[in-house]
Formats: sequence, structure tokens, C-alpha cells
Amino acid sequence: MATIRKKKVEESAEKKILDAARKLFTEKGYDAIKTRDIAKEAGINLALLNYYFRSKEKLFEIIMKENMGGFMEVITGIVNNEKTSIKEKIETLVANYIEMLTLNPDMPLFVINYARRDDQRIKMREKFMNSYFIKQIHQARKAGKIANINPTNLMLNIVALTIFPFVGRRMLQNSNGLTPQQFNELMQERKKMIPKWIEAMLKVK
Amino acid sequence: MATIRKKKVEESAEKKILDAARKLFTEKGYDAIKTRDIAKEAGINLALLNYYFRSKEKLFEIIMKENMGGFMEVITGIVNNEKTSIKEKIETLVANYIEMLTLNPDMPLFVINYARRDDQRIKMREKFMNSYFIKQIHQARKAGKIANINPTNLMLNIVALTIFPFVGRRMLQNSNGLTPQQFNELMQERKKMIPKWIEAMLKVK
DNA sequence: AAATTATTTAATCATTTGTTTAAATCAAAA
DNA sequence: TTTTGATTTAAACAAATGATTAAATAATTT
Repeated sequence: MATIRKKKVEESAEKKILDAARKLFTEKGYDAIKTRDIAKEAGINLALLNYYFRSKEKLFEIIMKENMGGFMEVITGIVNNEKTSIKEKIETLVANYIEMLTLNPDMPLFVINYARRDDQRIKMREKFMNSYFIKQIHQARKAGKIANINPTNLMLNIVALTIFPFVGRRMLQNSNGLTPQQFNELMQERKKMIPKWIEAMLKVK
Repeated sequence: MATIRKKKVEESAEKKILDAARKLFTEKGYDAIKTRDIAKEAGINLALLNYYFRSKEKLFEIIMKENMGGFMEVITGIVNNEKTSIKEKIETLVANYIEMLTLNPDMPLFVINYARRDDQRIKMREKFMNSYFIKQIHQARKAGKIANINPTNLMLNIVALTIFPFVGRRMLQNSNGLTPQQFNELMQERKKMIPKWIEAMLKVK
């Protein structure tokens, strides 16, 4: 009988490997991390890694999909909600991203480098440009309520102001720079300010 | 006599190696590029690389310093010029960066990943925060001419709006995305707009 | 042209690194 | 307790990769 047996005493090796891989791949990327690093970090033997995940590549793909999903998921719901205003959408978008990135600050650089690695295509722009949010922007423009901004530039500005500090995090948190604590405080301040800054931009002609 | 002799017929192998290394390292980073890739791209034999540059690491360092220099150089002069206004500084800074990055669009991601690679410290923030520009900002704030913005956030905003599109370039230039031509046009538009957007931000309280 | 020095190469070495193997150990079921 | 399958390991393998060697070729000086 194909009954499944489980060890229950401690955290499964499979999970330990996934956790180690997530941490290391997200922090340093595919090429910089060796399978032996992952095994060591997970506290298991090297062979286990291939036993559970077949190869480094397959393990990486799992982490990549997790991260990519997390990174995209944030926008999907918000940006297509037909019940919220432009202002509300920007506020929610910025707040949710900063919350998520505070917990997982290396995610954006991971995603960006994935595109660098093998010219993989990431459809973030598509998702954004086809959204209800962009329709609202067009309408508000026609009605003369906001300036005649290029929607791609608007998207870029929201994303740049929100995500860039996390991408450049290591350049801010250097010896004479911010402590992790200060960095987080700064991000909390930006959470409040970015929507206001965007609002101000939307009046520029 | 230690006279130096040169081959003049074609471009020197040394330069060909440097050019290849610059292209490949900047595009894909240290770990992703093999010494054999560089030799092939340069059209020379593998051993030459070590003959001229001792090691992959040493060759990388040369490219790294080039890029780092280029990346920092832009701000140094501008930001400490005591003769220009805040507005002029922002305009010059943005324009010079976008000009440079249009010619070398992979440079920022290279620099950012260098910090990721071995926790190297890059003193961009220091340069900025100790500059005459920041003094001017403090004065203008006291005089009530601009809003009470945190200088680090101001710096982040200028840099984010200017540099981020190049960092995320491969996510914009995907199958359904922008052509390189369209991307450059967008950057030219941003060159004009970013100073205006920053100006608008500086009025937000 | 001969001598000298710079340049270039093919072949090899040594280490790193992803993967596999075969055997040992452990936990649940019979 | 014995059996059975899941889990874990040490050791080894094979390919990739950074580096070296020793010899050949090309350019310049004498």
C-alpha cells in the first residue's frame, strides 16, 4: 500500500532546504550561491538537496516563482478594483508594497536580476498598463482633473519611489549610513509621503 | 634596455580584453561570466587574459572601478557647485545622469549588485549628504521656501526617479513592452519632467 | 639579417561544483 | 519484534572553470 509516512519530531529536511534556499538565493542570486552553501545553511547533507529537488536549477525555480508571485500579487488586486479612487489606489499600492518589502527587502533586486540572468520576460508593465487604474487616469486626464502625464511615466514614478530604496538598500545602509532601524523608519515615512508626492506631480503641466 | 615595443597593426589584445570584459561584466555580473566567455568575446586565447591581468578577479576590479567612478563622478562636481541654485543643480544632475545612463544603461545595476556581492560599501549617500546642495536645502527650509522634507528622502527621490528606469529596464523592454527607441524617448521626456516633479514635491507639506 | 623582446597559442593542471551512488539509519506498520 | 519504506549520509564522479606552462610566432631594434 502506498501509505505515506512522515517524520514528525523536527522540521522536515525538505522545508529546511527550502528555507535556506529562499534566504540565500534571494539575498545573493543564483550564480553566487553553491549547492553546498544551501546544504550547510539548512544543516543537512548535500545529497538530500538533489534527492528532494532533483537539481539546483529546479530548486531555484521554486524560489523564483514564490518571489515573482509575491512581487506581482501585490498590484493585481489593487489596480483592478473598480470601486476605489485613483488616490486610494496609489495609497494602497504604496502601503502594501512597503509592508511586503519591509519583510522581504531583497525581493525586488532578486526579481530584477532574474530578468538580467537569462532575458526572462516579466510582465509587470503589461499588468499595470492594462489595468482599470490606467483607464481611470485617462478619464481624469480628459476631465482635466490631472496633468497630461504619460501613463508609463506615472507607473514608473510610483514604482520607482516605492521600490528603489529597497533595491539600493545596501548603498544606504553602509558604515556611515542608516541602521536597519533607521531605514525602516524612513520607509514608514515614505509610505505616508509618496502618495502626496505623486498627487503633487499629477498637477504638474 | 627596457624599451617598450608595441604592435600597431591592429587593436591591442589588452584593449580587446578590457572591452570584452567591460561589456560582459557590466551586462551580466561577475559570477555569470566565465573567463572563457571574455576570451571568446575578445577574440583572443584564454591564456592571454591571465598574462595581462593576472586573474579574473583583478580584471573585474578594473571594470568595477571604471563603472563606480563613472557612476559617482556625475554627482561630485554638480552637487558641490556653490554658484548654482537648487533648481539648477537638480536639472543638471538629472540631465547628466540620464545622458550617461543612456550610453551605459547597465551601469547602475552593476554597481548595485557589486554592493550585493560582498557587502562592499559604496559611499554615494555620504557624498550626497555632505554636499553643498544639502546645505542649500537646509537654508531654503529655514527660509520657508520649500517644504520640510527629510534630505535623505529628497536624495532618494531624485535618484529613484532618475536611475530606477534603467535598473528595471529589462522589465520595461519585454515582448509587449517598449522598444529601445521608445525607451530612450521616454528617458528624454523624463529628463525634462523629473526636475518639475521634484519641484512640485518640494511644495508638499 | 640576426638578435631580442613582446605577443600569442595549445595543452595541461588543480580546484570547484553540480550530481549520483550505494549503503546506513530511522520511523511507522504489520 | 520484524518488516518495510522513508530519510539521511559519506564518498565518489564528471564536468566546468580559473590558472599555468612551455613553446611558437610576430614585431622591433641592432
